[in-house]
Amino acid sequence: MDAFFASAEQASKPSLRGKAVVVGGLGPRGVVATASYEARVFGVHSAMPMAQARRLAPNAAYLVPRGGFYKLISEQVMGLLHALSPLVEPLSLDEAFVDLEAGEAAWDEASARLAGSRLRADIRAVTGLTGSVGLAASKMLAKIASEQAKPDGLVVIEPGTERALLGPMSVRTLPGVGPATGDHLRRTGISTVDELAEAGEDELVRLLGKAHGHALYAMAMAHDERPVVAARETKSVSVEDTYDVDIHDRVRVGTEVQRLADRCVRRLRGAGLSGRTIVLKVRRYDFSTLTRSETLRGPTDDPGVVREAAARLLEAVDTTGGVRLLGVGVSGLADYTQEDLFAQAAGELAALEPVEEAEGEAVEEQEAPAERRWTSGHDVRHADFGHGWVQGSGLGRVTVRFETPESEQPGRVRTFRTDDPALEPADPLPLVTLAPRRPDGPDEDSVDQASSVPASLPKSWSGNGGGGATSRP
DNA sequence: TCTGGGGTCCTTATACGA
DNA sequence: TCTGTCGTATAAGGACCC
Repeated sequence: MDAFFASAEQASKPSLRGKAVVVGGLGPRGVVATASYEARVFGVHSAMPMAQARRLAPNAAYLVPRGGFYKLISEQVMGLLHALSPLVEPLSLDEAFVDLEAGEAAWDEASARLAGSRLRADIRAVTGLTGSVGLAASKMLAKIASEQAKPDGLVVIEPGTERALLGPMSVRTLPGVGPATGDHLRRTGISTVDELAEAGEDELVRLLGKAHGHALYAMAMAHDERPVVAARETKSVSVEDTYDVDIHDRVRVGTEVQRLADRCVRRLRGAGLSGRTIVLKVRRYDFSTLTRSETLRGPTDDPGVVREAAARLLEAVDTTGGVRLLGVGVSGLADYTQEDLFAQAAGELAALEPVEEAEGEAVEEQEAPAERRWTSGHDVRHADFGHGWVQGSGLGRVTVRFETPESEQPGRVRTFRTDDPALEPADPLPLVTLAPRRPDGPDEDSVDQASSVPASLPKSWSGNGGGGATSRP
């Protein structure tokens, strides 16, 4: 699903369809998470500072991400993938590898194509969004194929054609080659995959180090045997905040670190985990970033312990000049705690109190909304006008556009007082009302293809290692 | 008005016990 | 006993990905 966040917002808000939509942080230091294709025309792309995006596309709609909403859609899509194969490896909310052979959903090019087409049709039927599919014999190639397929397409890389296809492409096409490695290689006179292969394995190892060098050479030769791995274990849990203005006050830095430690522990416990290594992250006024870490004797999920460790780590950091970001993380994870291993003294339970407290206030721990806050883009319901979403608010007023995913036309806009009792926050509506299950005729192929309507999204299929994409039931 | 947030993996340096 | 080496942890930083 590319432009996933933006597409989901457009599906949810008919007045935004066909318009430039930018989803990301709206604060002075926000960056773009996703730009709709209409916004990309203006040069807006993900990871770009919001301020720059606003200069390029001043008339676009700017929205904050609604993670929970996207997660629901993601779960629907992942469900469809699991119906194809038990081997599904999610890369993010909107992307996953599927081993079609393992699921016996495909065994040759034709069957893979069919499975891909049906999947795309199903995604559209169930979510109202479009997805792209890349089909190939390995994860790397499936990923590249899916990039080529988007928006709203399907691309197959046939076995035997890989080298010729990859050769002229930029090294940046390969997964793992980012700006730094790309520059490094270019300065050495290597800018295409062919040149990478010509350089030879030894040279690449010399240039980029062992792991990267070997991996990259293999990729350049179109060798990629990595299996599709379902469910990888979490290795670390962290939270971080970038502040709208740098914090200079040392005391305030300390209290922020404590809050972050609590938030981190809440997440840790929510996942049923504990950890041994506490990491403090500080980004200074000049964007230089440093981390300090400390490893305990055993894993903990005790907020007091994490707070204290974070505070100790902070002591070793010079914050003069101000900090723009603070973060606290825990790694070295386990699913038990050191405390579990010993008899629990009653006193230790008392030590856990602070977190309970924290959990209470937590979640929406913003300053207690003496006045209700209406977040742009979020859904609301009005007693008289029905379902809508917040277009903007300020000065005691909130502007709402009343429309639902089903609305054919852009909805009417009305403004209310922020304390209007008839107005209340609402959950997002499903993008598709009741996905009509297709009458299960034996064969519904012709269903697919049909170059349906809009946007985007990628799913990758990857055959498993071995090579032959197809073959071998 | 530059540059988010949540992760993963790799590299290098250093400490330490066998 | 001294010294070098090896393997493993730990710590810090960087690159990369979505």
